[in-house]
Amino acid sequence: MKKSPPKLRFAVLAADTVLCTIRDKRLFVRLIAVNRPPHFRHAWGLPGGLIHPTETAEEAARRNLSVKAHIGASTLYMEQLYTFSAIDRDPRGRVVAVAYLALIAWDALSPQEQRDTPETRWVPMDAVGALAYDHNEILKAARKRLRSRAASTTILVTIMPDEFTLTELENAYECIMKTDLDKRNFRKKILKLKIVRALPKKRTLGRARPATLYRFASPDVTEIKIL
Amino acid sequence: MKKSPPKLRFAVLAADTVLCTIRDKRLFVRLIAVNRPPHFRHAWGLPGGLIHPTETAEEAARRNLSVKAHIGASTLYMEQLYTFSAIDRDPRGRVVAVAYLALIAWDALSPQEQRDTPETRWVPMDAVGALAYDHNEILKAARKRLRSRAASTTILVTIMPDEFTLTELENAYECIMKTDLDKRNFRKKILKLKIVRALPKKRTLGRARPATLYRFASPDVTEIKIL
DNA sequence: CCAAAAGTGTTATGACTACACCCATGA
DNA sequence: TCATGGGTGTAGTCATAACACTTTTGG
Repeated sequence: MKKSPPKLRFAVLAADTVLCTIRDKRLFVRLIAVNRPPHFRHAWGLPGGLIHPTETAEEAARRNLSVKAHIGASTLYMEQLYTFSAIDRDPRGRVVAVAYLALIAWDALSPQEQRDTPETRWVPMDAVGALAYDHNEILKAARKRLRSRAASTTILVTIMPDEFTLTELENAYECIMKTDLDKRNFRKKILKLKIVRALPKKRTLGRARPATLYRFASPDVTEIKIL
Repeated sequence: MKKSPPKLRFAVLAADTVLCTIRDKRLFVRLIAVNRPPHFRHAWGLPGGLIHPTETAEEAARRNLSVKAHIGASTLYMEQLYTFSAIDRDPRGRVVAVAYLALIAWDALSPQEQRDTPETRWVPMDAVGALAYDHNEILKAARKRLRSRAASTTILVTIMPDEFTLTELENAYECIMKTDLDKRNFRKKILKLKIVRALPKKRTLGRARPATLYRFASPDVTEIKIL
């Protein structure tokens, strides 16, 4: 994951990213293969890498996401999560990591970005096993942050497709919050808050009644109590 | 503030702390003198300094608070705030700062810690002028975090004295949230939440009716919707 | 007896929860 | 015509906000 850090008098800085998307009513994270004997063989971990002196932590996170995880999408939402500085978090040396939470809509990804390769995979959140370094801890912090943001901001703009049905939106909340929501109450609340606008179209899916499509009223993430 | 960073291939890591307390119905921050010509002369800034390879970011924050701001209290509450990595945030070189929010009760401080010196001062939050580096930005993030924590956790345990009156608690919320609260509604809510316990004592202050003293039910900071 | 701060209750409004059936469509 | 998912309303409960006067003490 990180290039072998030179033996310096100070800690080396890295940026690691938890990139999530939603597909088929499930949350997925992007993982990359980590193969760094003797500590990690055939392991998986979060995409990340060293921060160059000429870039900010977020720029480094984006660059490494592109280089290591092959995700170059520029519409990626990123927010800083936490800085992990435990002394032994990287067995190869003193590496402090600034962790980011990143979100993107599945269909804002290119076919290449959607694809799994031997080096990169989209893994369902609750199927993630033991990761390299302290990445399980980072992942846990990311899930918590995502839940709290979903409850109190319009952060789902960044992970929903451009147009969606209210059922899809409800499913997104449900898989992020890990709760069941009442369909009627959910719709009432979302519509009352006026965070989405109905479009003059419907989408038919299989042999069922067509669903009204909606779009977020604003593309910005704003603070508003939702759940 | 930070020792002159050697010219390294990578950024140097520092920890800066926004230490707050409440005194006389007002929020105060601890500042230290910054005198580093040619960039900063007779300026003030947040206490902070480099992170040693053998310590975590939080340990470095505590150590620098003790060394630079003469605050050695071990009961200090600390929570990581944000990592500031703008390339030019320190005019002397590439320094990335992990910022912390720290809280302590005014009367948990020793007389030395309460005192101002030519090098260190307690400054009322809204009387803070232009600080060195990007420290105004850090301060702003700290105020915002403090407000949000006060509204949704029992974080005031860490800044209230051991025993206090409900009026004092209300004043603490008011100066943190920058709002006026209704006395009756505030008391009802706080008592219903059972986050404080009345003590079998009262405190008389001047020629007025004595006030019941309270203590937090738990010394831990827990999540609970308060305001 | 006066000044100062402590303490206390009610009402109206809005939010939240729980809950079950009909609708529109394609197969 | 049936299977599938879309869509809707009400009633009970609880939290919130607005609001003013009495109590206890020391000076």
